[in-house]
Amino acid sequence: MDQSFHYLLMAAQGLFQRAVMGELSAAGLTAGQPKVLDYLGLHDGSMQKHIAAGCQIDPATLTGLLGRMEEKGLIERRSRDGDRRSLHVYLTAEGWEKQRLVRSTLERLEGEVLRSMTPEQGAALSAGLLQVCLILAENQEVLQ
Amino acid sequence: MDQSFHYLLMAAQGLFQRAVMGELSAAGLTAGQPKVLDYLGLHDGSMQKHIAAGCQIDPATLTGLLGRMEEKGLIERRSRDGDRRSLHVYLTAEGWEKQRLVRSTLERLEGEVLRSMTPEQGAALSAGLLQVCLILAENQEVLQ
DNA sequence: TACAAACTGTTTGTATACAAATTATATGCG
DNA sequence: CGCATATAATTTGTATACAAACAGTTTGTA
Repeated sequence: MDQSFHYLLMAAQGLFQRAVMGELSAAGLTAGQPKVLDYLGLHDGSMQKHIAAGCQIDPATLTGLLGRMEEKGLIERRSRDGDRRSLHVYLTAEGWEKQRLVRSTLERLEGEVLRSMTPEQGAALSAGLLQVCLILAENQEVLQ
Repeated sequence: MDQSFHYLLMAAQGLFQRAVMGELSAAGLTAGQPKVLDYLGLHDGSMQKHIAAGCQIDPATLTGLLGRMEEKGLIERRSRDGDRRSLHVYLTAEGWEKQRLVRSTLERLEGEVLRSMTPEQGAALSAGLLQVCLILAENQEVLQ
C-alpha cells in the first residue's frame, strides 16, 4: 500500500496489538482480554455497558468475552444496586494479577516505542491521535 | 481509559475503521474487503501471499475473504505462470467499480481528518505512525 | 533421478466484531 | 394504576483474526 494515513494507522495499530499479544498470550490471555483487564484496573466494579463504552467493545461481543473471563476465574459478575438489569464486573485475585501483568507490558512497549523518538515527536504523535479521535467521534457520538 | 498511547492508537484506528464502514457497508462491502480492493487497485494480479503481506492479513483469513469476494463477483483467482501452487487475484469490472468507491471514500475521510489540523501536525502524525511501524516491525519481521 | 526441505494455499477450531432480534427490567406519563 | 417506551444484557448469524495441522507443488542437492 502507499503511505496513506489510513494504512499507516492500521499498520501501527496491528503491529502494536501483535506485539502486546506476543507477550501476553503466554499467560493464557486472548486478544480481547488485555484492554478489559486494563480498564477494570482503573474502574473495578463497572457496569458492562460502561466497560463496553470505555473499551470500545460492542456489548454483544463483551457478553462472550466476559463469559470466558469468568470461566477462567479472572472476573466476577454481580448485580449490585436496585437495578436487576445491570451487571457489575469485579476483578478476582487472579484477575488483579493478570491486570498488573497487562499494565507492565503495555508500559514497557509504550516506553520502547516512545524512546525511539524525541519527546516532541512523541507528544505530537499523541496529540495527533487524540485529534483524530475527536474529529471522528463527533460523527459517531462515541468516546464517552 | 487514561490517555495512554496504546489506547489512543486503538481508539483512533477503531473510529476510523467504523467511519469507513459507515460509508461502505451500504455498497455491500464487509469489513475486510476495502483494504483488499485498495491493494488490488495498485497491484492487480498479485499473488495471495503478497496481498496477505501488503494488507497485513493472515493467509488463512485471506482464503475465506477472497472466497466471499469471488462469490460476489468482485475478483477472480487464476493460476498464471508455471507455479501451480500460487493463485493470482484480479479485479473484475464490478471489482474496479468498488475499488474506485473505496479509494474516494478513504481519500475523503483522510482529507476530513487532516484538514482538522495544520499541515505540520498532519506530517508529524504520519511520521510518528511510520516510526511506530518501523520500531515494531523490527521485532516482528513484517512490513515487507 | 531420488528425496528431504521449503513453499502456497486451505482447513479446522477458537476468539473476536457487529447487526438484528430477544428477554427481563425500569421509567415516564396520562 | 396501566401501559408504551426505554434500557441492560443476551442470543443468533455472518465475517474476520489467527494458530496449528494439512495437501499439493517446487526446489536444492546428492
